[in-house]
Amino acid sequence: MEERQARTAFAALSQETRLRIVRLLVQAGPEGMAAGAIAEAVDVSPSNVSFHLKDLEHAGMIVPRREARSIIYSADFAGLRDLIAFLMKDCCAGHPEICAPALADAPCGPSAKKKRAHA
Amino acid sequence: MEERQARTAFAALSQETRLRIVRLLVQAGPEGMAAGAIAEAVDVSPSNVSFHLKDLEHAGMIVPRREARSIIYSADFAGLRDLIAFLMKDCCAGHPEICAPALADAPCGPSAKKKRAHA
DNA sequence: TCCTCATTTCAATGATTATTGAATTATAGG
DNA sequence: CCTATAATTCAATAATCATTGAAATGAGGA
Repeated sequence: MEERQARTAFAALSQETRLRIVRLLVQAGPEGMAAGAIAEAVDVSPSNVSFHLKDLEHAGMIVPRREARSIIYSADFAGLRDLIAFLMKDCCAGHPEICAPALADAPCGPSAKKKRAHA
Repeated sequence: MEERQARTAFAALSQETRLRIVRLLVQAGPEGMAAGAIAEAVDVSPSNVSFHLKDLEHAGMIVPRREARSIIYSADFAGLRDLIAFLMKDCCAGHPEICAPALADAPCGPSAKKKRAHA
């Protein structure tokens, strides 16, 4: 991943509505959600959600597919992984054992949030 | 981590100079770098690097410590982990096995970028 | 074909944010 | 105590971005 694309992705995630959309779709999984349902879920106007969906798509965070009259969006898990990898690349000058303990149980999972209880 | 703080963090990472600073410090490891050295490395004015360092500190991405006349900044690895965890929380509605393969070897490491060669 | 629904595009407005250079604070050494 | 160095603060300017409502597109069903 290039720096430019990573910045676009982080900028996309820095906006309230867009971050909510991405988390909504991360939690929804590969099944995804229709644009209209997303608009309702995050409570913004159709035109506004469309604006943000385009931005997220351009940033490589979500992918669209057509299904009947609706357009279904789902999280781009490969894009998310690439973004995280870019941020952490060459961590600790090639000695990941230094920061690995701090990152170990970060990604994914129901309660990834407070996993380091016993550590 | 709260949504508000996550947005602040992503906004911090979305700016060219700040993203370079964070990656510089991620690669530098716990040792960190002095503000002046960072300014030189990313080629911006002292006042401007100070502005961005404050923003990154406020976003929980870096931490400062004083050492003689200099202020040494290093990456906040716990903060980075929390941010990633927030983004991926409750992935696939509690079924991380769905997206885990896509995220498996993302974090950390010398070539985290293209690690899934053999899978 | 005609009509309807879902989504997108467009132009205008208001609000944030980065950058610059000068002035200021704070630390350490002579 | 005085000087030099390191970093930060401040005010002003320029640039970027989100939001709104109306109009347009495009796919499907009657």
